[in-house]
Amino acid sequence: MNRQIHGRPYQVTEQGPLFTPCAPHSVLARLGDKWTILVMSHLAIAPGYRLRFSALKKGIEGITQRMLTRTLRNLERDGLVIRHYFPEVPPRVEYELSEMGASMLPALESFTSWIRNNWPQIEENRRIFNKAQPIDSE
Amino acid sequence: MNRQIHGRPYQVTEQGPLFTPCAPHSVLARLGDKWTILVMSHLAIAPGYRLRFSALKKGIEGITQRMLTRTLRNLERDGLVIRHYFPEVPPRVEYELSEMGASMLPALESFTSWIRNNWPQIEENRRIFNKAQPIDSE
DNA sequence: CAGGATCCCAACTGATACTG
DNA sequence: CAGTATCAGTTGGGATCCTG
Repeated sequence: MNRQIHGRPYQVTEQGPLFTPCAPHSVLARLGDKWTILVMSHLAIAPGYRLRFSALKKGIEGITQRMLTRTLRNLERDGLVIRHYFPEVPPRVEYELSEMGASMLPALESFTSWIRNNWPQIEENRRIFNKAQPIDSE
Repeated sequence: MNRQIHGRPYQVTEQGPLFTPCAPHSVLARLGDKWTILVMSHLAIAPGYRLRFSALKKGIEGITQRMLTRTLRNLERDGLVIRHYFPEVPPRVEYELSEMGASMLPALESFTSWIRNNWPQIEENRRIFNKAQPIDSE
């Protein structure tokens, strides 16, 4: 019998439910990488959900040209961001949240809202855990 | 001036908003790793949000003992999962979603719901993108 | 049964230099 | 300006073997 939770199908077997790796992970893995959420957030508050490359680079502290390019390529590849190239001299490139990218914002906000509310406790838990287990401290 | 989006504070400067890396990433990074969502999902549908180590291992296809242990330690460290150790022979260990862990489920579900709805389009976008740019295909 | 210790490889990330 | 190319360091993940 096939059921789903968290967008993840699982088989109900005699030994219990059996999960197999699937779609949601490959999206969460993208959002979980170092810069993606920062880029998404920055576009989310931009007029028209749109910014040029240099504006993103200036607005995100510590990101390198290479990592910004890679992050944007990944988002473009998934169709969350649209790349607008203007063949001028010097060149100008703007990045815009796609309709699908913008449609993710409410769900993302509800989730990050949970994180915001629970972050102090998580931080405290980590501190306590690290004190008890001085190995593997971050 | 300080504002927030997606749980992420940013400075409104004369050159525009400036984001700095912070809390939400370290939570999303955890959920984005290879096995965490699978473990959370499995506990979410278990009676009492509780399962023993061997049950988790059997239910998650392909996970190794080492990675299951590491994933559970990380969740325990954040306080999302509680470890119950029974000093029997042979030993028995059960893992249970904490109150905070369970409180995450609705938000997580709303987000994975978005993924579920949009996954077909994302998959299609990746396929098209890879055809246009045969390099860097996954 | 649950997990610790080791070794190894692949992927992510960063720094730097170069280019249309 | 907006990239690409290259190299190096670090981390994630898997395979295997060992133990209370």
